Amino acid sequence: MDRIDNTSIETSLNEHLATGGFRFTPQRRHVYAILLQKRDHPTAEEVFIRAKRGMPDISLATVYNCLDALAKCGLARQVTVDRGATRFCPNMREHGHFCCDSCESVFDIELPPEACVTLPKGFRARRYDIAIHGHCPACSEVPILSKNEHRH
Amino acid sequence: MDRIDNTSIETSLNEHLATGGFRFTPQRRHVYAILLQKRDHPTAEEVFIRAKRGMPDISLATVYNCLDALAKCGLARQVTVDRGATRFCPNMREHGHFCCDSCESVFDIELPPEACVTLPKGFRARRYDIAIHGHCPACSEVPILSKNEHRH
DNA sequence: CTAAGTCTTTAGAATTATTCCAAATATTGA
DNA sequence: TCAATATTTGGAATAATTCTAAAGACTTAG
Repeated sequence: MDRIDNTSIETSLNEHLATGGFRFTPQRRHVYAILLQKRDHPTAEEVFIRAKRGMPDISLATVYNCLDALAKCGLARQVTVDRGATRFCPNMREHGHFCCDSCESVFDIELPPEACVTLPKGFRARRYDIAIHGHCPACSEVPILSKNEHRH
Repeated sequence: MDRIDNTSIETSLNEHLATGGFRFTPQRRHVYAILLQKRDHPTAEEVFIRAKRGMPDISLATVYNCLDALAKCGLARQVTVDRGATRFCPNMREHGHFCCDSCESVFDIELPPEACVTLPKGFRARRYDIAIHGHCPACSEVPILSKNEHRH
């Protein structure tokens, strides 16, 4: 299941890692494949659980290391939702996130091409971090759903 | 120093607490006064340090409790910046935050009256959480400044 | 090809921010 | 004032993450 598009994805991974001064390792390839496989913004813990299926001896520390390397070399974004565990997202296009208060799912949200916030004089923006909290379509219909019981 | 406008602020505090089902206590008044005093988005730890100056026996658990009560009754907002400790902000108008990557200061940023993000069908927004990362005016001029060495 | 140097993995310890706990205390309403 | 309930307090517990040190893997100069 790691070999959907072995050529281009793996080449890109290799190049990004190298550019960031990181080495290519089976663990990093595996963790990256897991992020691409199901784009549901998993936490490090969730990535760890999925990673162990195909690589039973991988450690949580390594998963943190791999996710950190992927973030530093521009292949994944860290998504922070309030106090919760950091989530990871391989979508590198400029986008925001919608966080459902009910089922706690996170969705990518398209942003308008130009940021519509005008900063006061002197401020220089580098990164926009936009999170919208509310109810997702499924939870808007039937609002009662226990925590962690995702509908998607 | 807690008595700039004893009448209206204290009445408002009392009403908000009561509406949320919370009691009025000296600790809550003190913590709220500290938030209003210096609107620099302090963390709970920082509020604790400041609180101890006028109330030496206050505990950190109480500071957490007070900040939580203030947030729940609509007198303060929790501001989450990446992985760092939660910060607190008594500005209840709709606004975003600018986080300086260099000196780590947080600034309130006015937002346009209407959110310019259009959500896909079915999503219902309740709260917008907008953080912009970059360099503040002071740090844009002389970009090298060690962590935690605030210029403000 | 081989040793040195460097990066990575691993398991577990340490850290940070926060929440929970139970007993003592304070506040509120009758 | 009394009873009911909420709050404060210090310390223990928790969650997420980072650090550490030893073992293993690449890379490269010789």
